[in-house]
Amino acid sequence: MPIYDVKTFRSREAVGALVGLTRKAIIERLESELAPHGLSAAQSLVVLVLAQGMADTAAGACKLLSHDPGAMTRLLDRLQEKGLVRRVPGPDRRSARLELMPKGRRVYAEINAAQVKVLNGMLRGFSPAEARQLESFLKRMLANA
Amino acid sequence: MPIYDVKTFRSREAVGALVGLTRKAIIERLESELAPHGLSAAQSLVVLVLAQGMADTAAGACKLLSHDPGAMTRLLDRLQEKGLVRRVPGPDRRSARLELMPKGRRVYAEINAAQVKVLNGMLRGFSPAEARQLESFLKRMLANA
DNA sequence: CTGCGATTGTTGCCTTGACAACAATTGTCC
DNA sequence: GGACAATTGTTGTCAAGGCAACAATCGCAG
Repeated sequence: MPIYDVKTFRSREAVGALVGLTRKAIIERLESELAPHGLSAAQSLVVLVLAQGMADTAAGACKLLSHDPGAMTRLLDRLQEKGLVRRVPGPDRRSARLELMPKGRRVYAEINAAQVKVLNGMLRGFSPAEARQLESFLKRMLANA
Repeated sequence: MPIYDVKTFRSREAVGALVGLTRKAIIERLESELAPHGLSAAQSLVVLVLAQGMADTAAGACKLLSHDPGAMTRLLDRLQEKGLVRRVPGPDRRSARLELMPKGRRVYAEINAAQVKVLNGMLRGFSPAEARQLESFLKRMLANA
């Protein structure tokens, strides 16, 4: 059962444009929260992924965030310069294990707080059930991809 | 009533990351559909906005798509080179009225079809009511921004 | 009408993600 | 074990958006 029809389709009302605008609004607010640390949204996501143990290599982070490997190399370079992350030789000699430095763990706490603050702000007026339903919708769209 | 809590927050499950991934998936599929025309997703959105009469100046399109004015100038240059759009002197001498060329109108039909196809594909399994609810959720988030 | 702030578009500069080519390493199939 | 494909990370190059500075024009307060 198709949702949209060519004849009645109005782009600005559709999920495509709305998702794009929503993402931009989230990033804008998140980066403004993180400005004191000079972190981009993408950088903060990587720190987050490492801190929560969801990945410990560049490739792992790339898959999780569907981020470009080339961009990831340079992103990690910057995180390393900032003293948040370091590359440690791991079992696989092609890659390096990514390890959070103490400063990285401290910053992680603030990234976490910033994300929670921004998302709660944009979900103002949502009931917990609605928020979970929104998450579920988005996951279903991703599963269709 | 806050949705997320600092202690239990898991980034990858949250709306922020999901919105980002969903957007990337939509763009990927849309650009692959539009590849024959060599159009980017951003370019196609501008053509769409012009064709549906939602804007007829660069500033209008910028506001609607929350796009950077500098980037918009160059984007329009490219659309003009492709023969899809032209700048016509308008009443306001600062700006130019944007007009779709015949080729632009033809391409618009295909952009429209591509968007409908991609979105319907990613909304597979959604009931019309669910899709409208998803739209509504996203609009509410944007209204909070 | 005049002056001044706001709007509009353009340009230059910077950052960053996408893509392709590549080298090193790993895993697999025979 | 050895050939070969797949994985991993890096680099260079390109395209595109964000930001700041600017000029032209507009609109409004006085």
